[in-house]
Amino acid sequence: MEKCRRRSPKREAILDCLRATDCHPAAEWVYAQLKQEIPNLSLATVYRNLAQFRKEGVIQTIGTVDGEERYDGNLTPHSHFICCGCGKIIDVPYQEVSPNDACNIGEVERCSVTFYGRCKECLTQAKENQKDAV
Amino acid sequence: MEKCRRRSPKREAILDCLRATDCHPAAEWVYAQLKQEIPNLSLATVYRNLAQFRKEGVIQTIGTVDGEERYDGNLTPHSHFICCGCGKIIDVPYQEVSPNDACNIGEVERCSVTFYGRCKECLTQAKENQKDAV
DNA sequence: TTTTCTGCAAAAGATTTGCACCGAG
DNA sequence: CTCGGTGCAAATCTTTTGCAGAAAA
Repeated sequence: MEKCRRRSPKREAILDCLRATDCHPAAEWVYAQLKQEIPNLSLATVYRNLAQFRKEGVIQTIGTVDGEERYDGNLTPHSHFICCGCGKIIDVPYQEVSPNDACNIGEVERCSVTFYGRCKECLTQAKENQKDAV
Repeated sequence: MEKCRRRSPKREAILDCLRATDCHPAAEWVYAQLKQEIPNLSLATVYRNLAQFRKEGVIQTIGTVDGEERYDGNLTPHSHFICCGCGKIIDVPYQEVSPNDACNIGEVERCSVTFYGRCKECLTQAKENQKDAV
């Protein structure tokens, strides 16, 4: 009863774009990148395909940063560092977390470890600003 | 240079409401609860105060579930289980994660561990539906 | 009186959807 | 020819904001 998927250059471009970057972009970013090569691309198409990829488990979402959902084409086990200053998302080596604690609650399918803080660039910039202020 | 805070019954009600529940609600839920006792409460006020509490570090946000930001008045170290079926968020005992892996990236302020899966209720219901289908 | 808080309505912004047409198979 | 894919524009929906009046201090 499922629809069968047809090949679509645009869909492939979207997936390739996501896999080729490690910046964990929002839909808008993917759109902006591809718009250059594919001028008649529509933002709705990007959203539709990202949603579909996620449903298929081909990509994952990291969460919402500054109101925008961020996507990740890398399914290798890894964690993320999210900078509260600039919204940058950086990969962090995976750290084992056992789902034992959650087993009596239901069926754990996935576990995500996320660090929040300030990236080096934002820390440096904060210092600069401090100097300027004095 | 910061504004000083005045006492406001509505603000206190919002914080009390959040602290009194363990359902990790969205702004809309808090509003619906309080609207009963405080008929002239405005949704904007709920949003404004939740945002302020978060900025002050009095409450925390867990993330976006089904397009709604979810809030948590419990600042005790703990993790969360998010059910992809019904969107329920359940507390899970804290599991230590060292931020070492992220230290060369910036300054880690906070770390969150989140489990995703299906809660017991949703698993049971899935089985029911399966039976019905046969 | 002065400054903060709030209701209301409008605005903003991200994501989704309806629909007609295009295109793969 | 048949359906899936897409562009476009409108619709949705959550969250934010401008403003005038209400409420603290």
